[in-house]
Amino acid sequence: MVRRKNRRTDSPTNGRGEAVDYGPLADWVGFNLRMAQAAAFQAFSRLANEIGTRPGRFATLMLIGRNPGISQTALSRANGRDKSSLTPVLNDLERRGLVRRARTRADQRAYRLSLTPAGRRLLAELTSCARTHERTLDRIIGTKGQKDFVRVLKRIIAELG
Amino acid sequence: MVRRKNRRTDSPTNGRGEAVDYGPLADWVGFNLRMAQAAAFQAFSRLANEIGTRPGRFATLMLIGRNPGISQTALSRANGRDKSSLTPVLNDLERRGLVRRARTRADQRAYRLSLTPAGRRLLAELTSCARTHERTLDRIIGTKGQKDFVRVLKRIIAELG
DNA sequence: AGAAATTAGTTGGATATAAAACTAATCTGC
DNA sequence: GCAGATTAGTTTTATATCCAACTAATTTCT
Repeated sequence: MVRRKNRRTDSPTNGRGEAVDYGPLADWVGFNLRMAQAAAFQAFSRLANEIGTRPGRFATLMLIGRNPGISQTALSRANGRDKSSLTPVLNDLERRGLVRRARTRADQRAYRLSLTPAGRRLLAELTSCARTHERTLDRIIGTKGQKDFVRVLKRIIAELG
Repeated sequence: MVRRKNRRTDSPTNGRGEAVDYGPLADWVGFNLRMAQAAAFQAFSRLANEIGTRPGRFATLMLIGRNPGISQTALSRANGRDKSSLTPVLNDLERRGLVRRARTRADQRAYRLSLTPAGRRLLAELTSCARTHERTLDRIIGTKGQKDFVRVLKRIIAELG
């Protein structure tokens, strides 16, 4: 009997080569959402890694680029993460000369974030990278189903976010 | 003018109360997948927290419960995480008397994982908790669209996992 | 105007996770 | 049967993330 190597499209197996029983997980939205997100995240990671930035950074750069002058708190909300997790990210982006933090005249607590030219260049690279990734996802989902799929995701975000 | 408080269904705003521009992120699958997963994860977290276990543990317990004797490596694959991240989780579950690690006769490297009675009890509690969460998601997605949605998620997992 | 409440950002403590290097056991090919 | 390759699990190191507590600035209330 031919002993195939595990390819990524094989179902996971237990120690003895039998298929794993997922029980109710198999059809639950939450579990499949987590697995799909992890898979998509890692696929994008592999692409973005070649440029030398991690995927979490991409949304951050995009949101700053699109909303120059945005504050850290507003950015963290838009990005769906806690503001405290932004501090080290922005420290790093600033140190690498990609993002500028300017103090505002009106509110001395807040920063106004913006991209430097280098930040804009990196964002452009990552964007083209992301477009490739999106094309892959579109191919998997089907252009027709894609609209519905995103609509459902947005509904989940709006209702639970 | 009435200054509404930000409710969870409001769109994120920048510092000045204007809506944030998401640019191409707005319709990209990857970004919405990440946001939706985070939202669903946190919603489940809130539920599961009252029982005293975090949501990552739930899938782990379910997979062990459904596949007694499974190895750590097989479990990590089924769960879509690196095997190294399982070590501390299982240490904790074992210490708390929820999971048993038995050495196999055949292969002295591998463990055979199984639930203790306490583990089974906790799994049952978490399962009912997860069912509540699933009902919420079903309500948001719509029972009709739910099947299609999960099918798409599974396709993404199979193709990119 | 002054006290109290709120807000922006940072810090510290905790958990989750991945990747790479490692150890010990098992398997493969000759 | 043995050397080399593979596999199971752990350790180490590095990120990412949350939450709660904190500091400083701003707004609100009276």
